[in-house]
Amino acid sequence: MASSGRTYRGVDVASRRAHRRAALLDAALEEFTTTGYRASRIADICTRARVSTRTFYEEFEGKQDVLLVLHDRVNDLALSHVRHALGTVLETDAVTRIGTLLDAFVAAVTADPRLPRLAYVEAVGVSPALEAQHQRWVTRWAEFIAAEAARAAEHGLAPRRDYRLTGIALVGAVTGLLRAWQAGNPPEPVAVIADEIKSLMSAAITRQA
Amino acid sequence: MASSGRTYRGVDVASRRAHRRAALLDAALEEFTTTGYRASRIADICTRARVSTRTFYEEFEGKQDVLLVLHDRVNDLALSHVRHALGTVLETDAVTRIGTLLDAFVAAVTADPRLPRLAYVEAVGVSPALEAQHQRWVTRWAEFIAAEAARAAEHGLAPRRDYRLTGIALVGAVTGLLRAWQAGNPPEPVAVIADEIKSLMSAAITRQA
DNA sequence: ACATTTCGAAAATCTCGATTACCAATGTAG
DNA sequence: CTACATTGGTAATCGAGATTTTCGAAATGT
Repeated sequence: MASSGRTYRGVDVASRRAHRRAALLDAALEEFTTTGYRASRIADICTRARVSTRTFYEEFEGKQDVLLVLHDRVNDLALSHVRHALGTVLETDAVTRIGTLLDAFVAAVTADPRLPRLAYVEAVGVSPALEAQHQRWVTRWAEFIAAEAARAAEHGLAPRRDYRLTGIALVGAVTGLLRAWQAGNPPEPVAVIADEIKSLMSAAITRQA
Repeated sequence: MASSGRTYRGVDVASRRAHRRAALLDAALEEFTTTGYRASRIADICTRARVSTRTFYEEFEGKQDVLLVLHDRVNDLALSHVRHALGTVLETDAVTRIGTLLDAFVAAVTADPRLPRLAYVEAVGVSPALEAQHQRWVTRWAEFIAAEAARAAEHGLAPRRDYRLTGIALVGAVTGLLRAWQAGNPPEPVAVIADEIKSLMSAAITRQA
């Protein structure tokens, strides 16, 4: 019955697996954002990860599966940063909160230029599954923004109305800006992007129209 | 020496060619937006166009070539509509002009739901060539918006500043909204989208920040 | 009629990369 | 030391499509 697995070099089965999986994800991120998702080959990802193709199929269903995981990761990463940042300004005015939210988001996603490239370019139009995942995230972010807007409205800083569409538009604005940013050679300073977004968002929310 | 070509059914060589090319483009638009660009096969496009694969290669280099052409078409179509619409409000105030511009754009691109699907989903991340073409169009649209903003500034309706980044952000907002729109089932009324964009854009341009 | 131009259909080629199967090296356990 | 688990490496297997060619039917011109 056996073995729940043998220990090698002091690490158990689970850790070795986790390590290989992480190596594959790292390698895939690199391949996808340099070679491009469509053109990148599984064999190359494996070579870069110093892992065999067999191992690849032990961890993932296929290329798309990896992309799905990476796409979620980028968004999860950003979300956790944003949540943490917002937690530090609980009692502040709405405008400050929105600024904090965006600074955290932009900082998280631009820390590695490969992230926006993956999420806003490579992961688009790949498959219905990915489009669905994209939509879920857009909705989530839009609701996040709408919630902050509602909070601003509570304080009389913005009109009371449904901010969901505005949220989607703003997510699109951020996406467009970051897509352009990652394509830039050399990239613009991130602060410029962040300022534009912050200013745009607060104008969008406080407008009376 | 020969013939510059024989006339069939009353149409000359050039017309027949043009017809086949048009049929191929139509078929490709349909395939790309239903099956998805990556998954659609050249053979299927040809079948739908009632043309042989041989003819396909007489007209195009390959699948990507067709996508490049279609992507340009969507943008050209929108541009011509916008230009025409703006021509009818030459002497009007900036706010009206911006509203006109956006109504024309949105109307042109949503007239056929396949257009936003093609331009904002299927044509993303396909190849460096397409990304380059996308960037050119974003820049062009952003400059268009910036020009209108400058005009508004002339009339004292907006602050004098560089509106290019704002333009890119707004193009992103429009893109995001239309991408969500075409994914909707059933789609939202277009007017809602158009209103949101118009309002957002005028807030973005007239803000004092 | 008969030769010729066109072009769809279909078959032959070709190219690749995904998926699988197998082999051998490395490190363990006992 | 011996049997075994674990994996990277390699190469065989496969299938899907993209391109290219060939074949022949339809439409014209002479």
